[in-house]
Amino acid sequence: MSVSTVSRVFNGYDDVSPTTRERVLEIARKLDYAPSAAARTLVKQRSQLIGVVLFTGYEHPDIHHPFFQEVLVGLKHGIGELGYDLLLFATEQPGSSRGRPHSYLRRAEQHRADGIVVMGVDRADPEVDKLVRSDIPVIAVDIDVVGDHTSFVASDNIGGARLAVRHLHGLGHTRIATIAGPSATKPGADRTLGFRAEMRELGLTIPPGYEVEGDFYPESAERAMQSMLALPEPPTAVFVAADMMAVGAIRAAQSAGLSVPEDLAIVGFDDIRVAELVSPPLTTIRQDMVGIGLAAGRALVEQIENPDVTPPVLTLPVELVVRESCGAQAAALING
Amino acid sequence: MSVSTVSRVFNGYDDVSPTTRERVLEIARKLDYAPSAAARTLVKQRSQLIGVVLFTGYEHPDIHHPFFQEVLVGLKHGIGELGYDLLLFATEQPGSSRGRPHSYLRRAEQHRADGIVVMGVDRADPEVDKLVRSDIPVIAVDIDVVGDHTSFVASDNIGGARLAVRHLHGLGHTRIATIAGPSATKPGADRTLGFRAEMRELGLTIPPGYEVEGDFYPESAERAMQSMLALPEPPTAVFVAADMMAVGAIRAAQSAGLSVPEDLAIVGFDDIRVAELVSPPLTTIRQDMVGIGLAAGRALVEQIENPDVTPPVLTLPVELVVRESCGAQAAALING
DNA sequence: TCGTCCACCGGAAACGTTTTCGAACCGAGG
DNA sequence: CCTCGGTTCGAAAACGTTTCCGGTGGACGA
Repeated sequence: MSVSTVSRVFNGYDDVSPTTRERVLEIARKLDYAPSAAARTLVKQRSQLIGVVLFTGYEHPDIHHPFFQEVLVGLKHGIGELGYDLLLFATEQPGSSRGRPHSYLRRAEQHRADGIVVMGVDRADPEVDKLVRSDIPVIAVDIDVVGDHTSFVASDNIGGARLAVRHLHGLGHTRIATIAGPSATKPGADRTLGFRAEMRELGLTIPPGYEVEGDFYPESAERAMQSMLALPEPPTAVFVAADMMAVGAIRAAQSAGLSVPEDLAIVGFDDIRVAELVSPPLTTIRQDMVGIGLAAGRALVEQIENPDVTPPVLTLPVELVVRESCGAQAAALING
Repeated sequence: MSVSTVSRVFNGYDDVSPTTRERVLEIARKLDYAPSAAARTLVKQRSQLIGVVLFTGYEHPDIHHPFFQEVLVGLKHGIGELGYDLLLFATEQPGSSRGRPHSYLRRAEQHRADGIVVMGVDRADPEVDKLVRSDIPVIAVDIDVVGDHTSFVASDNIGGARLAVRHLHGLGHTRIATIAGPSATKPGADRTLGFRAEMRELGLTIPPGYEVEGDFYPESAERAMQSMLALPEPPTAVFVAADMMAVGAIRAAQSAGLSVPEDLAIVGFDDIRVAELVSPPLTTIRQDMVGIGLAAGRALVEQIENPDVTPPVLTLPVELVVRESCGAQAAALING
């Protein structure tokens, strides 16, 4: 039988008789034949592959951060349902590669990736702009890029931050501070935006020293907490823009002899796994990280399969989950 | 100029004059041309891609577990240095795929992956045997498979377990129990092997009920701990075969009114991130998860690039890191 | 009996490389 | 002037698909 016939049965075309279809399938099973993705890619100019660029700097390499891990899980499932696979570009130290193009875009178009999701890279990275200027669909996670075939998905960071301070205020706090994320990142910036907005709306002032920036990792928050505790009028509550930093903040408070939440209330952001395991268990704003990955994947495939509609920016809802680091249970116990 | 000339300059052959090489490079830059990976794969029969199959069952989907995340990081760097990229097969619920082959092997050979690393799948999975019977290089992580072009890498789980009970015994404990990992997994089995070996060598007996099996996740360990606490003579120390389970064990002990380590000493295994964040901070056996990934990647590429040598099985060293869950500091304080 | 249409299938071009083979050219040596 | 070796380059086959186009055969109506 001819190659075209085989191709037809494997692609599910209907103009092939049931008997020959069976015969082809039979023989294919016997030889355990699998069609070559490379050849198919070559002629169809589509690879059914989604490129993933993921990079968070050298000191905290890649997907070490739980956020990206969870997103990756969601992404994998999201695109998997739709018939795509993931192409994870191996980030390398500059210069250490075996003479491969360093540019992600370059790598992606070499492999003819049908779309790209980018996360963990700096918004200012020239690679990002190269990506959006290219004509391949791109979905970013937590990076504020939009374009003709480019969009991004993120949690409702502003709303989440407002939720956090409203909760703290509801517990009676007025001296509320924040340990912010890097203002160069979208979530970092938005969470302090939300913090400020809610403080203003509540009529609260933000004294100097009540807003210090960390880098999303515990050590930076430890230092930040120490500096706040050294203030003449230290805060009684702090909104920490990431759980990872919150554990650093708690550690600093505790080793300064304070007890959380009695002396200092803390609410975090993310609801990563450790949040419920630290002591005290963290009150935090949960974002659906797997959901972000899922949404990113589905949005990307949507964009791939009809490229003419410009993709919407997706923002996912967050929710407050109260545990013990804010003193809400204690308050509830007393009051009710 | 001809295609062959272009090919020659891009592959670094020397039989092309410096002037034409420059001209080609110049024009390529102007058109920003990137050679097609698909076409190259088609003719060279190599894709420079490493397939990753990763699956841990439906209730704990995929790379949710920190172990695999860390391994993936190492893997990515290991193969990245050597000029390969990662192809992450999107695991899907059975039946939900858009008519794609369900077999990993099938998917791998479709994409012409040069090698495969497999982890998180059950040793009894028929896919695993299909993989080792195929003629494509395979490295497994924590799965006991060997073959002509197949091997695996794992930590020294036996040695680690011995380290743990020796440490507990050195602290004066004699009633030592274990919450084991699934005996169907290599690390689960080996860690209880090590536990038993060291107990025997120390002349300690293992009473009935002192060895109960969990599934590497906290809830199972919580139940296991409760059952041990209900014993007529409960243990004074327990070696928990995974940190994730150790936090469950601690939780169970604490909510039974016991204090760790005063009433019950615990040592874990893995040294995942949460280990130092729980309270009390976990004494545990550290395995180098990123290192496992690195080793797996390098071994796989080695196997790809000279397929005639049969690959060695790699076992990586572990180390005891003592924190507070075993009472060692307290002991040290008193004694010294 | 003959033309027509439809269901089914094969031929062949195209996709973009790598690689082998041989051709053209140039300088040098006889 | 002819031959020879070496350098540099082009032609063409091959890789394994998809897709378009055309061809065959049978059924069917006229």
